[in-house]
Amino acid sequence: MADMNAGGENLLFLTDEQLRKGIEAMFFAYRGFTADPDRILAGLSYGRAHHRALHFINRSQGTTVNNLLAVLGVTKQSLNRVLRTLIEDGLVESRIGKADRRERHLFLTEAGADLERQLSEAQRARMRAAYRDAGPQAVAGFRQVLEAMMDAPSREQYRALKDGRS
Amino acid sequence: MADMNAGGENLLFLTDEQLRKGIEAMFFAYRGFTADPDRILAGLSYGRAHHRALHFINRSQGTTVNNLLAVLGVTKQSLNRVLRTLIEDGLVESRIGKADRRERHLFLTEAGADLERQLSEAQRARMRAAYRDAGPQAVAGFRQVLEAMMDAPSREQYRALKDGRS
DNA sequence: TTGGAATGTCAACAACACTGACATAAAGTG
DNA sequence: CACTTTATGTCAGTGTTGTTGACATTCCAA
Repeated sequence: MADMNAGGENLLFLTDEQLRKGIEAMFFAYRGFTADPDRILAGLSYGRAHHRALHFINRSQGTTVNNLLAVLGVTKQSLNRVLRTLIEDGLVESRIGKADRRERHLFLTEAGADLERQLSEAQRARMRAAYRDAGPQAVAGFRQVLEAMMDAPSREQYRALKDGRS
Repeated sequence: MADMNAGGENLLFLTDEQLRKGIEAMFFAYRGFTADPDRILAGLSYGRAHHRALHFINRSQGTTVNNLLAVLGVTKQSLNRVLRTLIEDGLVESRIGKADRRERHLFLTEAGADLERQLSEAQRARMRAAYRDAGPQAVAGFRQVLEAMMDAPSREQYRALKDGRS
């Protein structure tokens, strides 16, 4: 209360109460963020893990299993279970590497790309509405705070992806 | 490409590529968001669900089970499992309602408040760093976009909480 | 040829969600 | 008072997603 203007800046946005609101906003927003794809997946005997795999394989076609493991941050056993069903169901294709034949390069089949598009579009529709409501300046701030919230390795992966296609 | 300035506004922030970056930012940031409390919980045979319960009970001391169910958005069976362990371990106290004796009002014990503080502070520390890095204007945008991303019922709950203590 | 990296697979387990069914107590309603 | 509804708790079963640990295979590289 004594120095609410230390250093000439208003630091009221750093109070515990403001931080707590931010934490709750993350909780509720993340639930909305996953709700639409979850609804689609529910009928297909797939889950969020399948969605994530499809997303990042689509984003980086031809990526290796190891790359995908690093991005998703799970164990190979956990990823393998998901990947196996996606391959069995003909949504993902696994090709042996040409340079290094130990590596498996992952690609979406047409069916895989279709499902990815469907999930992605559901999620994007909500994001688009939120972005439009909030406006470009708010979106810039949104991205800035999220980026600052990431672990350093995630931030690097995020930035690598960011510039991968633009 | 034809009308990148329809309506006099620059709508480039609504491209699919921008939305995709937002989606990935949410994914990576949420992982960071939960990482610190998860580390603390790992040693205690508690999980994220326990953290959420502690958070919202602390936030609304004396709340009923039904209220908590609505906020958390899980089934009573799922919440009950978590709540039972917290009560058994002496972190949460359940008191029979005075007006309506069917209701159970939930309170944190001292031990419960201690753990909540520890978890909360770990999460707030990261949030605080992110907020400070990004600055107040970015934070305002962050909160605006997150709020727009919520389901309508969540948004109401979020807003109700927001003003509960300030 | 040997070491290690990349991958896959098996088994067991834990956290956390779900559904469905049932029980109890208390409140509200006719 | 009888009946219904509400709030809560509990049991059993199931599914997804994560974890460890162990082991096999393939194959690059020194």
